[in-house]
Amino acid sequence: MYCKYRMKPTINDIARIAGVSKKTVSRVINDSPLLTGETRDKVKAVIEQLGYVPNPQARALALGHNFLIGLVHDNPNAQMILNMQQGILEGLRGTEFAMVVQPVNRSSPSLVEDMREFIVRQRLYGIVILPPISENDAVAKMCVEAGCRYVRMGSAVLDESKHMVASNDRDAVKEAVRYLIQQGHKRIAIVTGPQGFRSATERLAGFEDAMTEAGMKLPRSHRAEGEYTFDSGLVATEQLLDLSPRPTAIFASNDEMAAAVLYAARLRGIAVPDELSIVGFDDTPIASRIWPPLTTVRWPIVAMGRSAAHKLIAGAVEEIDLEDEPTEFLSNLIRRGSVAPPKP
Amino acid sequence: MYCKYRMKPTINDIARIAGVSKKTVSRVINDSPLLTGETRDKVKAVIEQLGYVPNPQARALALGHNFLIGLVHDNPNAQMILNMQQGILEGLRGTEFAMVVQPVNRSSPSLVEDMREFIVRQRLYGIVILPPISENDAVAKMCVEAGCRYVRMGSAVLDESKHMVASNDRDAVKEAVRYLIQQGHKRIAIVTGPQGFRSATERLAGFEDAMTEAGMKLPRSHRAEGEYTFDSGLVATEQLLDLSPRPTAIFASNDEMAAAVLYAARLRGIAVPDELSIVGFDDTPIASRIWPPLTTVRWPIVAMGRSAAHKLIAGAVEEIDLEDEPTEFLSNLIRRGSVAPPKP
DNA sequence: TTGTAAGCGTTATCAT
DNA sequence: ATGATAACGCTTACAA
Repeated sequence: MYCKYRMKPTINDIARIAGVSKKTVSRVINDSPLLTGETRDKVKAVIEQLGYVPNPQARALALGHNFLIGLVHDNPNAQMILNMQQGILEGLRGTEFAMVVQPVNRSSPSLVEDMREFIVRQRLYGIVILPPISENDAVAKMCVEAGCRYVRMGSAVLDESKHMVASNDRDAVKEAVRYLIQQGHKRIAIVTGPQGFRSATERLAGFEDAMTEAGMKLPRSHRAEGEYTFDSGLVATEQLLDLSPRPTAIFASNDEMAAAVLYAARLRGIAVPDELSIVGFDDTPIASRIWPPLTTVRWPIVAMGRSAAHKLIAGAVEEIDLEDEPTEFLSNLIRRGSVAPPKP
Repeated sequence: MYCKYRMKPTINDIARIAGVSKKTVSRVINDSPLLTGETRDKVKAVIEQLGYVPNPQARALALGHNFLIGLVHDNPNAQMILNMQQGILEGLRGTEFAMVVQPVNRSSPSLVEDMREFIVRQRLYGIVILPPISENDAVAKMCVEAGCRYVRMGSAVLDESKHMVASNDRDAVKEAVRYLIQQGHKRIAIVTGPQGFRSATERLAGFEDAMTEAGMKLPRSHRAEGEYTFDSGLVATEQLLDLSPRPTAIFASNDEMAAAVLYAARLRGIAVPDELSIVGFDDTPIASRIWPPLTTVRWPIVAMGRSAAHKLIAGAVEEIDLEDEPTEFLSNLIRRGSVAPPKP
């Protein structure tokens, strides 16, 4: 047997069989530039032949960090988180990195300490932080202190390029509302997200941009605050549908609340889209499953996840160049059946 | 400074300050029974004081495995995976274990090798396998070979108790269909899941159980095969709604397809629930967001995840007793607006 | 360009 | 009951 106990081969096995020292093998693994092409080829052949894979735990110990990327989130929009996971894993594919997931409670007073604990315990190489936690600068500061790379995901650029993947919610919503205006809507209302969410602010700003551009005003009454949940959307919608004259279109700041707008309209016998047009945000699966299917904003979460992962590991993986990774990502409006011109 | 460079304290710092050897500290950490209470207390005090946490990477190297639990899935449905993650993390809370997630492609010819690679690379302590991959016995065999603990999640008990957390889909569906029959339905159809999914088989069997119990037959025409996707549900439903006389109730083997049944009914102007009752399975968020809200089967995914995690780490964590962990989990029927007695 | 020795933080072995 | 010493697999000085 070429190595003890039929276990996975170690660096020692490779060194012995290739007739070189451990360190030489280590140099091959780490693509050191100081090697003869000949030596390199010889060692690589043995590595290939034995199917040798370096032990990440040993490397972790020697290097002082693990080959783990953390994903920290709260606010489970299930599909968003799963898409993000998919994107990160795509970004990590082919490397020795793995992804560990950690949900946290954003309103816990120990949030920052909980995250530090997570980072330090697992000696994470880097973490991806999802909104709304990503908007917390104290968290970013803690990451630096803890010696952990980080990338924040957000609805606007909040940090240096290497620490950020961002959508542009403001422009995306502006385009969506512009579309409603083009359809002839005059009384357009918004269900906003909760205060303290940057995405809520951005989306509202985009809404106002479009209105201003068209010389229209957003009366305070046409603005109802939700909390990104279905139930809060229901409550906010009631408020808007009580108005007289009623809005002919409602932009809801996420799909969950847009589904609530639709639900509330149905409860009152208001026809969608004939009597009320609805636009959502996220393009979650629910948007295309309900009737009528929802016009909504789709943002490239998977691509953002992939890029976030790349930004984190660019320093460790030769093939990845930080310069190639975008910081801002474009959303686009998905037009479906929930919007129509207002009936006079 | 009590330890070099203000770094996290190591076992050496604890040993030095407590005036004992490394090994003694190690014994305290691992709850060795051979210690004086006095020594133990002294060491524990120092650990407490310095906030010492053992380095998982070093332990991993010494022990030959990592403190990582893997979650392997092939994206059956986003909410289910996220609930499972939540459950596993609840089960891991307070321990030194973390969860790493790995999606795989169930139809890849290299599925088993891909999973082995994942396990060996990260030296996983154990993995949780989600359906339908969990139904593959070759995967379980590979885990044993690779020296990795595993727990399979499934819709029926497929393995020894310590390797299994299972729902009882057959009984759950039986109860659901029994409910339809009680409401007076005579022509009940089913949209099944895809062949090769154990859950599909179980749910169909439960359907047939209820029919048989009531002395009813399931004609071949009342059975349409879907693939657990919205689009396949649409196609299957078309088939069923073309029948004459039309079924008065349809059980869809998951919510995604139940949403499709509702959607297809709406396209044809068939009123739900007055002209058609619908029952789904999963109780995903979509079930309560659509109109009318969906009567469906809810299964305790979070609890199953927690238990799966506990079964994996029971040997490593004193507080957890394998005997306390259930293997079968009960589902229950959530009654909402999509079911009504048939109109004559 | 390559090799040697020491060390990363922990556990296992075998003394005492 | 406790401790010295050698692993675990790899990397980083520092030599050669």
